Parts: sequence; structure tokens; C-alpha cells
Amino acid sequence: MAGIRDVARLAGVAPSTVSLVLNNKGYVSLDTRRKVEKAVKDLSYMPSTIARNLSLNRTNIIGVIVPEVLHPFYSELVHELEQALYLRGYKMLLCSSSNKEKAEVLFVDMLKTHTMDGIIVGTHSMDLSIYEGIDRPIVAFDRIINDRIPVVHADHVQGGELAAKAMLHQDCHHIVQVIGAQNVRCPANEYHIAFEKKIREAGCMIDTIEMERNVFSPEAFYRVMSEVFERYPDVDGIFGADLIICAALAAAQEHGKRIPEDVKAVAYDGTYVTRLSPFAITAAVQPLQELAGIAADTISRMIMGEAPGSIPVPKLTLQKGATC
Amino acid sequence: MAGIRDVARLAGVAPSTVSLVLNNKGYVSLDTRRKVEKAVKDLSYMPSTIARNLSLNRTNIIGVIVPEVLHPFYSELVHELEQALYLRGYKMLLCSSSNKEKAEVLFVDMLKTHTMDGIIVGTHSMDLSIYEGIDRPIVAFDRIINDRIPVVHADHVQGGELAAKAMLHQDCHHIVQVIGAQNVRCPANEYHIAFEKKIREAGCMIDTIEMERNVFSPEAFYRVMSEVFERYPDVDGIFGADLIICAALAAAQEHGKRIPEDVKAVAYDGTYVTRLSPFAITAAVQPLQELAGIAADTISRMIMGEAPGSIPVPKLTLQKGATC
DNA sequence: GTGAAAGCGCTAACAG
DNA sequence: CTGTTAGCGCTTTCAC
Repeated sequence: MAGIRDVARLAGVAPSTVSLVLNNKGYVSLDTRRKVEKAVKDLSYMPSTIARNLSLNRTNIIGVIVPEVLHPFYSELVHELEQALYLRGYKMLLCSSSNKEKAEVLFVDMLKTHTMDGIIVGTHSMDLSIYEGIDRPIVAFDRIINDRIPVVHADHVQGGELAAKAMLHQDCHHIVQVIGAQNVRCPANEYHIAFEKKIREAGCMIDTIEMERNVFSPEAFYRVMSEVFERYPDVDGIFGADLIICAALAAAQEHGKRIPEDVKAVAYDGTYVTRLSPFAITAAVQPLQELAGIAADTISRMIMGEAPGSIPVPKLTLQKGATC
Repeated sequence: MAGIRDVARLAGVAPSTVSLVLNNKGYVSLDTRRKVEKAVKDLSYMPSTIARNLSLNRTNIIGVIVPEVLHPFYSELVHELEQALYLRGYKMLLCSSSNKEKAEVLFVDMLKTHTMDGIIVGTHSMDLSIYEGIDRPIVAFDRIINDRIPVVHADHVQGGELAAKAMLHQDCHHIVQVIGAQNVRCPANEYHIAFEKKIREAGCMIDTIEMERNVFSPEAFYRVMSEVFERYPDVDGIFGADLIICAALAAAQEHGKRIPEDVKAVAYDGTYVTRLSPFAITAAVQPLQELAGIAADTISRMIMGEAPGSIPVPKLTLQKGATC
């Protein structure tokens, strides 16, 4: 394996000059630049990223940790983050924390040991003490960790109201919403509050069902929705995250309810599962691409040693589908 | 930031001794071990992975490149790979090649520059010349690159036959199968051949529709399925990858066909989308967890300098659902 | 413009 | 069992 010294020797220059050429830095005469480039090509030289990392004390790797890549929302988030990071010159190290005890702790340790330059945290672990006193770049995605860690999230108040308006236009009278675990602090918990408020203001009845933390299986969702239809026979509106609504569609059919004739359904998030059938599910869509860009910009800034700056809070949009 | 020398000084030993303690290598007296551990704790010392990497010329990072993380099949693959690699002490650097010109080339370059110790390739780019003459660990997932790169894949002949048997049991007469692009060499292309053979042997009519490469959108699938129902009004069996079958379910409804009464449907892959509704889609399920383990074992062996060895070819299983 | 030399923070022989 | 020494392969001052 040829090294920078071999290239230097062949080109008849010093290693430092080769380095300058490779990194387009400083002033190098066209002539020596040519010589170096030829030597690089002749030796099919490939610089060692590992050595470079040590010199710069930087890896250009950002860690991304999510609860579960399989979940469409996180699939989409990971997809967008990878693209956003790529555009900014970073590579993405991915960790899916489900099935892994201590995944988040290990990940933060990897940040401390400089395996990555920064991390974007999308998990909801309960122990926030691991984030105390860390002076390395961390960005939280839709999760409040502590007051030193910037949070990237959409405008969930607006999102909740958007969904509420969509349902109220359809003249619902008894709405049931299914929400995530409320024992984790995250901006996304705001949307059902805003939703409920708007619904009540319109004089409409609303019941709320809370799911457990980190429960994502279709079976669990279906069970919950079945219960909903049994417990509230007069329900005519369902609101919840994408997969909940998918389950609602299935459960409704089982319980002899037609959607949207008997029951309206609005999904929150609007990932691709709401578009799997030709008749899209009506949904409040999170601007994941934009959010990923904001997260990438923020972590990038922190790595450069700058302050995170103010974080934009983008709005959701309504996807008009066939379910409401 | 404390370094290994600081720890050594505080503990009153040499840096090499500290290294031995940290890595549980060689023989260190209990006494000095204690001293070192205390010093480590007192300084909250975190060893630099970057420096370690240079010394060892190894990063413990495996690159994984797939066409599209959003696609359920690849979500699931990525999920399983990450877990399998994690269990073997590796971290996963993920690249989704869609929307990225030259992603595969860049990825292979990163392998050459030692950003990763090895890569697992699941993409289907057309230019295989970039893999010529590389002496670093590469494993292909369901894709034939060249005769030096080991391929991990399920037994698609058995899988195709499994699906065929399922349909023949239901007494189909005119089956349409939708398949991926055939201009890429991959073991998965075998399944529709095996399927077709079995179906023809049973004296059943079969038509085949080929999709373009890297087309994964629900809309595209739906369009294709709509055409199928229009062109073949007597079709009573549909076979294709998961998302095709999802689209088939939707399109069937539109065209007044009931599933499974009028048309049977069998999916190939059997990812979680086939289980999104309580009535699962009948499917030939790829053992992705097992495949991921095989891929991880193989790349691991190659990194250790061993030969890839023989690659097991696991079988698919039938998920009995409500569609056939 | 270019080269010499000093690291970056670890690991690994090899003495002792 | 522990310390000394020499790298790993780059980048980066700082003279020339």
C-alpha cells in the first residue's frame, strides 16, 4: 500500500507538498502539482482517512440514533438525514436502539471517544443523566434532553390544529385520538393537546387513548383500534400517527364501519405508508426533509465550534386523502 | 482532554501499561490495574478511537449500501444488518444510493481509503468495473458482482417453488407475475423463473411483466397493477414483491375484484408491510435475520484475513395469510 | 513555492 | 509484570 511518502519520492517533492496538492491548499506551482498528480495516479495512491482523522482529530462521521429503523417514520427520517448529512460532507453512522440494552449510553460514549464528530438523537430513553456535562456536539430530534441541547422539531401546535380543522370540516361528533407515551418529554406531545383543544372548542366530544412507550407493532395498533370501536360504538373520527390509522382502516372494516362514510380518519406524520394505496390517507405531513436539513445544519455548526443558533420550526402541511 | 500519558503519569506507570489495562491484554498486577483504573476515573479519561484506529489500521466500521432505506425490504435488511454487525463488534455506516450520483463509487473509494474495514453491497448499479482489483473485504447482498466477491442470498429457487405451490393449491388458471429488472445479475432473479416453471408444469397460464430498475414508488406499482387488471380480465392469481401485492390489493378493489375470492395474491419477501393489516398477505418470507448474520459473519471473516468460506443459502418460509 | 520536522494519541515489540 | 522506544500515515507550522 503506497503512502504519501512514496508519492512524494516518486514525484521528487516533499510529503507536505503532496498533502497540499491533495487538499487543494496553499500555493503549489502548476508544474509540481502535475508531477504529484501523476505520481498519485501511477501508484494508485489512496490517502488513509484513518491517519488524516488523527491529524485533524475529526472523522466527518455523525452518529444517528433512532428507536427503530423499521418504523416508517424513522425510515424516512434516516433517509432524509443521510441525504442531508451527505450534502454537507458527513457520513452517517446508524444505530437502531431497539433490542439493545444501553444503546444510547454506548452511543454517547462513542461520541466522547471521538468515534463520531457529533450525534443526532431521536430515541426516547428514560435516563437523561448520560447527557450531563458533555461538551461535544449533540442535536436532539423532537426530544427535550436538557437546556443545552438544541431540539429540532416541527410546529406541532400548528400540526394538531391543522388536523383538527380537517376533521371539523367533516362534521365529526365523537373523535378518538390515540397518542404516544406521555412520560417522555418531546415537542410532538404538543400536537394532541392542540388537537384536543380545537376539537373541544368546536363542541365536539373527544376521547384520548395513550399507548405505551416504544410499542410499534401493527398487532398492538390493531388491538388498540379494535378496542376503540368496541368501547365507543358511536365514534366517527379517529386521529393518530400513521400506523395507528392504518390499523384503524383495517379494524373499521372488521367492525362494519366504512371510511370515510361512517368514520373519518386523519393521520399525523404523513410518511409513505399513508400513500401505499392509491387513495391516500388524509394526513398532517411533517416536513422531514426540511427538519433533516435543519438538524444537519445545526450539528454542522456545532462541530465548527459555532453556537447552534436559533432553530427554525417548520410547519406541517395537509395531505388531502380519501379518509376524511 | 486527558490523554493516555496523563493517566500514566497520575497512576505512576507507563502509557503502555495503561493501554494493557484498557484493552485487557497481557499480564498486569492487580495493584497497578487498580491504580490505573483509579486514574482513569479521576481524570474521566476517554481513549481516542481515532488514535487507536491509526495504530491498528482498523476502524471497526462496516459500510452498508442499499438503493433506498425507505423501501421496506431494505429497511428491514438495514435493521437486521445493524443488529448483526453490532453483535460482532462493528458499527454500521449507512449509504442510501438513490438521489446520489456515483454513490457506489464514492463508497468503494471510502473502503479503499480505510474509512471502513469492509462493505456490504446491496445496490444494483450498472458499472461493476469499480470493483475490479480491490483487495479489501466486500460482501454482496443478493447481487453478483464478480467471482471474487462472495454473495449472500436466500434459496430463491425454493422460494419461487414455495410461492407456486401455494397458488396451485388454490386452483389458479391465469397467473400474472410482476418482476424486477432483469438486466442486473442477482440470485433473486431466479425466483420468478422457478415460479414460472412450476406454474407451467401444472398446466396453468402465466404472464410476466418486468418493471424498470430502481422503481419503487407505490404509484408506479399501482399503475402497473391497474394495467394488469385491464389487460388480463381473467387473471386469478398475482405474484410479485411485497409492495406490488399491496398495490394489487388496492387495484383489485378498484377493478371490482375480490381477494382472495376472485384473485389470489402471493407476495415475495414477506417484510412487515405484508403484516400491516390484521389479515396478513400470504407470502414467501426471506429469512432476513439469518441472511444478515451470514453477511456479517462473512465480512468479519474477511476482515480477519480469513477466506470467506462457504456461504449458507437459507430457505424461505410460507406466511399463510388471507390473500391466497 | 517548497521542504524539514514535529506532532496527533494510541499500540506493540522487546528489553529488563 | 512493566517501561522504553518506535512507529501508524497524515497535516501543519515555519524557515528557506
